[in-house]
Amino acid sequence: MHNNANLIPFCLFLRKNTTLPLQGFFGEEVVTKLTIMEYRFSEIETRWKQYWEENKVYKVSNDSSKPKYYVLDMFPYPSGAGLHVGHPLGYIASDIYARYKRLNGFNVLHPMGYDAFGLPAEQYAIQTGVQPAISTAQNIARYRSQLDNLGFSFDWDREVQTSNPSYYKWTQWIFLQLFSHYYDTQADAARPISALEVHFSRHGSSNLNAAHNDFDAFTAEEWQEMNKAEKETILMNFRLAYRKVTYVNWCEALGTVLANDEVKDGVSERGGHPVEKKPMMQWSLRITAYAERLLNDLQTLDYSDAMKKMQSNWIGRSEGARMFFGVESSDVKLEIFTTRPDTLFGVTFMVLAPEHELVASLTTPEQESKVAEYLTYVQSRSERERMAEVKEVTGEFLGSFAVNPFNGKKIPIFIGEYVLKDYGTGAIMAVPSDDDRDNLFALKFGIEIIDVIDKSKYPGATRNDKLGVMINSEILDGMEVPDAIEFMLKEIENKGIGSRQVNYKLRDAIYSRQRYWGEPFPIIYDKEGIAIPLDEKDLPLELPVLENFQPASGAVSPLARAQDWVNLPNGDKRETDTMPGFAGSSWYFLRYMDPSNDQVFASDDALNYWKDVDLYVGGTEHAVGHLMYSRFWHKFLYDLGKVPTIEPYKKLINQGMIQGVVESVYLQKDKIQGKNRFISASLLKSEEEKGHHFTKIPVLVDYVTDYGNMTGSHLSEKGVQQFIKWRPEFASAIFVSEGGSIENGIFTPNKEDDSFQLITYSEVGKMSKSLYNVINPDDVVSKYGADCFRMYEMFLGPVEQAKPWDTKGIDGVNKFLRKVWHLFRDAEGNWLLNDKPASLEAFKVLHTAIKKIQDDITRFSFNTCISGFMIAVNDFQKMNCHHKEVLNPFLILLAPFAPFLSEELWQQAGNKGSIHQAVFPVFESKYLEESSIEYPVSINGKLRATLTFDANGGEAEIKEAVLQLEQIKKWTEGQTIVKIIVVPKRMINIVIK
RNA sequence: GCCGGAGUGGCGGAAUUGGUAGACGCGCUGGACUCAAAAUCCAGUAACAGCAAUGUUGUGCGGGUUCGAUUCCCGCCUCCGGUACCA
Repeated sequence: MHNNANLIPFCLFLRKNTTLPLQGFFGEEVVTKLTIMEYRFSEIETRWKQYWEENKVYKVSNDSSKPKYYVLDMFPYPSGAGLHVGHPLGYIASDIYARYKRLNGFNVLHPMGYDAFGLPAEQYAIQTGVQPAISTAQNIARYRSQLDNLGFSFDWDREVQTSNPSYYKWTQWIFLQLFSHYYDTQADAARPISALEVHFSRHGSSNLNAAHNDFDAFTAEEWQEMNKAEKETILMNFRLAYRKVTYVNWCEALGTVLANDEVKDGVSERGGHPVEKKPMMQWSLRITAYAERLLNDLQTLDYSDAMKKMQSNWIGRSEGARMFFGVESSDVKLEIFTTRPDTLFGVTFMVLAPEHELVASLTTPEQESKVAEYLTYVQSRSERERMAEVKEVTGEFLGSFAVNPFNGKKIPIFIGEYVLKDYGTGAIMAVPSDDDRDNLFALKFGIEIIDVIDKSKYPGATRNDKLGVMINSEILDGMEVPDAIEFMLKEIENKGIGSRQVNYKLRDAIYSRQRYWGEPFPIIYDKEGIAIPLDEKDLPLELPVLENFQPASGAVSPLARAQDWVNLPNGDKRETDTMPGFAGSSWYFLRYMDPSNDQVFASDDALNYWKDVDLYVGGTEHAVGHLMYSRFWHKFLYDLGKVPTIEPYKKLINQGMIQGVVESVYLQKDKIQGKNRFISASLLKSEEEKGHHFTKIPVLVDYVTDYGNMTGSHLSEKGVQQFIKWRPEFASAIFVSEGGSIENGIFTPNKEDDSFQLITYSEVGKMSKSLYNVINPDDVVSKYGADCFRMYEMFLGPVEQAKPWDTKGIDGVNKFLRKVWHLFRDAEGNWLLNDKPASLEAFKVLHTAIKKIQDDITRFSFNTCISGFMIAVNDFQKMNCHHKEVLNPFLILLAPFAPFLSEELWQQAGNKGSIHQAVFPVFESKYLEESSIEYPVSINGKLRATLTFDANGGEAEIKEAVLQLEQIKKWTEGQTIVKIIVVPKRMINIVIK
């Protein structure tokens, strides 16, 4: 609409018969003059972009006397699709905030980089053979130009890319630190593994305070006699990065293992492929050691309550008892975890996870075949099936009996799918009276149910609530549930059959991926299979270039093919798995502080100056993945004394997703005489009544004409032609609208005057290539300019809120920016700047705006902030006010290319130096002070009048004045005034009877 | 199921501490300028009744507290997000 090519003839036409003399029409001079008059954003933006780059306007120094402020965006994964309009939402918000802080005298670190390792680049390589390094570099270049188009104030000299060896050198380095440390549960900190070796050689495995996997106890003497391999095996159970056979989420389609947060609803988050549980030898990170700190320190953070809740649910702390049940005529002790020791007298059976290691030994000969059958059934089921049929209880009796340690009762032992191998001990005591699942199980297998809690005192309490009075429980009878829990915990410890235990849902993070495009592990295996860390001086261990990216068979990384790389001259072999996506992103914010340091990941000076991220902006989808991992790594680095703060991100804002509008046409599922048939959405109901079924086919929004006021869109005849061109498989389809149908491109109307309008179905959904609703910010920018795009995205609604992209309102913002431009230009396009002091009224408008903009930015409310800006400009325009005082740098926060400003105008207005050194204007309340204030006066809540009172009058004075007023006397005549409520500067209410 | 969040005009949304509900923008209606259109400017725009002044109703539904409730409390409904055999 406003690109230059169209503008010149348009302007000529515009002025043709109005103010210009006819002979000037085609003259050079007139054309030039006319074009100056328009707000030509692309010219302005290009000029500023160049200026910013040449002068490194946004370069930040680590050496400053100013206070620091760190504004961080979650860095993007540079996918082949490029940025869509949803991505910049958070970047725009954080950019406004960063600029605001800069104008307020802070030294602001506001960097950007790329999370460049990951699956899509590798999948692309598998399909096309293009090296991931090359496609990633191309994608990054595209992202960069898209970002540059939007006018962000990033310091690009600090850019990081996680796939760059100079970056992942330090990712590998941190891994080595995790490998060489264990978690001291007494000191509540990570400690060098060497300290543990000293302990072992003195005390063996007794008196240990260390987070660990299961291992067999040993004495100091035994330790000293162990060979290196045996010692390493023991130590592996303590390292914060350790290798172990674990039940992992194996995704066959992706050929790799996935972390818990990468699996959603039983399928992979990327690609939606099925996932199965499989025991595999994997590297893991002992994040569970930090569970308590990750949970407790949430309190110190300025995150939304929802975010904190999500994280604490994911950590899933529960308190209870770990205790042993004996098994009848056997030495086996069955260990269980329960949060309800109060219900011990209601236990009528035990359930083990099917994978539990005691299953075989507890199975009696007569039950053997049945158990085997059940195990086969369990193995045949995918994760997805298991999750889908939650209500269905399955299980099998093992034939053995456990013994209740409190009353000696015989309890049958079952296995069942609903008990999970990797939570608690993988075994439970089942109390059918007070647990829904146990109850279902008991009903299905006809097991006794003993009521142990009388809930009659608590109407509405469910089976799972910890409420009621104990019954049928011998020593506990008559106690309230919480007291009984406490009592039994003590009893269990007294009897020596168990102890208090805190359990977490959080699992250790699986850290191996059988993929190519990730950080190689700095680990070598010797002939005995002992994992040996690389020396720090040998980092980075660079990823070798591969020709073939196909996943290798047998759950091995494609890296195994790089024989030269894998096999070392002395016969040792390198680890061939790579690190997961979250490795590089767990610490990138630290690298920005000192991005090119090759001695340390960041210097102490840099770390001590920047400390932590003051404001972090990003999507909620990272709530339990990235955020948890990076908090964990940060705490670990803190334990090592490498970072000065216990938390990485002080304040977190989650921007909402920008969704797309998905327009679809209804396609009949069953073909009629071999032909596809599309119908208008308006006909859907009647067609369905005829017994037809339909499916939705997304159509390109460009083909869809908006009805304007009405909801819904439609395909015209032309739209159908375009649709067919784009989907040739539907060339011979029939398109049925209310007015008639199209077949083979020919429209047959029902009646003479009927037109063709195929109503589409529109809904809000993801912005995605496959739904043909992706909107590229570049297109919006070339049409309206970056300032307009940025302001419009902010104006759309609260940053935190999800909303569909809709260009309907963008004209309002565009109009506004042109208005601002014209505020400082005369009819000839010359600068318009009044030197005389502005009126008090203008100052009032200005300071109202300053206050509002300041308040709104502080509370991250950019939509209302822009409203305030708009009001001010409208007022200035009405006052015809072009005074220099009005020219304030707060404008460039919201529209950084500031079409209405320029360096020279800024200086003409009497300012020294560059506009980029401007400071945010100081709000002066004196301009808003009133000598008198208008009060709405209500009687019994009903608005009666607006009366003016002295602004300096106190409440008592106003009350007095109200009573003296003739009008009031008239209105309240014959009634008793109960009281007068004066809300200062707001309203007056008189209560009468 | 459980845990969060939200529900306000034709639409996006505002109301910061309980104080004139609907700011700002879109859309729509009318007007000015124009032979005309576009652009721009002005006015109107929650619903209902009325020529109007004005009145009545109104923030998902039902109740409550209060002089006064979009805001606080109790009970429902709907939508969105997270999570799910977690013992």
